[in-house]
Amino acid sequence: MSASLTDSIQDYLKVIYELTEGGQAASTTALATRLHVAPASVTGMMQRLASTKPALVEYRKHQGVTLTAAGKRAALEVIRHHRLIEAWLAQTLGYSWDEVHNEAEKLEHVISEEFEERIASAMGYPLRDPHGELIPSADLVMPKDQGIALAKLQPKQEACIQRVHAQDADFLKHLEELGLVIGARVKVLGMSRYDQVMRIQLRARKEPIALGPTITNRVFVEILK
Amino acid sequence: MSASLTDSIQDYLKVIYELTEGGQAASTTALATRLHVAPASVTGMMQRLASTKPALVEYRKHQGVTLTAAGKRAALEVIRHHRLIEAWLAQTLGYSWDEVHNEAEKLEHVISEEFEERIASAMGYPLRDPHGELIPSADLVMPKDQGIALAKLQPKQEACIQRVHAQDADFLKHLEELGLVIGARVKVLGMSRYDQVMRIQLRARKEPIALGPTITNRVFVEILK
DNA sequence: AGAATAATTTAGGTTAACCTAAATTATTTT
DNA sequence: AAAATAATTTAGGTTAACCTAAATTATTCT
Repeated sequence: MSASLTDSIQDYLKVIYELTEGGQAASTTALATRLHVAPASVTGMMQRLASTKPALVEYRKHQGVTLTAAGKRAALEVIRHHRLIEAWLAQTLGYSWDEVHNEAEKLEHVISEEFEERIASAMGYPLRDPHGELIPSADLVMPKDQGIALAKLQPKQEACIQRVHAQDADFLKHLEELGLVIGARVKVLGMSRYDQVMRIQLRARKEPIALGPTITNRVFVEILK
Repeated sequence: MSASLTDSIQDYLKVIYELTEGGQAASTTALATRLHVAPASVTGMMQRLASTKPALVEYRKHQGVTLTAAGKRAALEVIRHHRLIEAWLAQTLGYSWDEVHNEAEKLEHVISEEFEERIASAMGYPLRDPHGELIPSADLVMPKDQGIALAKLQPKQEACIQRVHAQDADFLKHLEELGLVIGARVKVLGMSRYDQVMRIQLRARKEPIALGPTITNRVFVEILK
């Protein structure tokens, strides 16, 4: 089947997947930023990935890239590895949610399908990683997430934190200090329409807290009742 | 400290360590064979490793290489990773001794010191991997092995299999079928001096078996009483 | 619309880790 | 000791994945 993609290519595909989740193509600059690489390097790689036996991306100059079916499959394979590893590090070695990302980032490229299956099975085929992100199935289908951004909630609504879309360790540690962890119960007290600052009350806390959009757009919840 | 060595360099150092355990320098050809690389590539790499800030090897044209103190430390770090991972795969994911090597070969280069410490601690700081090979300590000292090659035993001596110096999956599977597993009890019945074929009796088996030097030189035992 | 600014691509270069083929140096055999 | 063989090294080349600087193409602003 596939002639095994390099680590670098896997990283590009993963990032393209993330940037195109909203439907739009991924721009050269956005990719360069996310991959810590010069824009020129991205252009070169895109040209390469667009002209492989089964093309991995669809690329149009100045228009950005999208994944082909083959590219998407490869991306989901890497994402499945990444998230299973994160779950496994947390469950069996006691890693905290802010430590798992960096370790998984390296392991994701080297584990075998055998290893993937063994850890999945050992954990009872988990659906989400420690950040609440969904894990693509073994046949590479990404489940649909019903979660909604905390920022979208209306005053008085109550919800349960289901997922946090972030990987920066400091940011995650900060959320944890605030009590914004997976499963936490929140109630919206109010939202300022101008600066997007939301006031919420956490079940586990006495005092309410105020959150800016950087946080409320990355925390996803399930609305209760 | 060290500017992080490439996977390739780590592989070279590990193989040099193994080839120089007997005291002699490692030859270009021996390295090339073990690393599945052309001899010319080895020469190039040796010249490079001999002329880094702290040199990793001592190299003399046509005379082979040995490790410097820094090179030995780096090699032991990789070997520690490898063996801890093998033990971890066997203990927590049910890998058999013939499956662990290939997986560990890839993982050894990417795990963090944090990961190393966590699995070591989770297993209670094991001394040996699933093949009975000793695991270098956290401060990179290789314990002395008291084991003796099965081939060296005299008739009537009894012993316990302690270590198998091999990594080929088929070979290991074969040993397992014969009953030559870690902990097995053997008694030497006789040895033909000309073809080096040894006849032994395994505790767990009815019939005695005959073993050639390819096997008896790779199986190490502890002599009983 | 033309100018200014931003994004993207092209061109040319680097490094690591390989390779093959030819040249050299050792070792072994007769 | 010369010749044959084996081991090793040198020379020159390739590929992946980067880089910087310059050129080009889009987009935005007045």
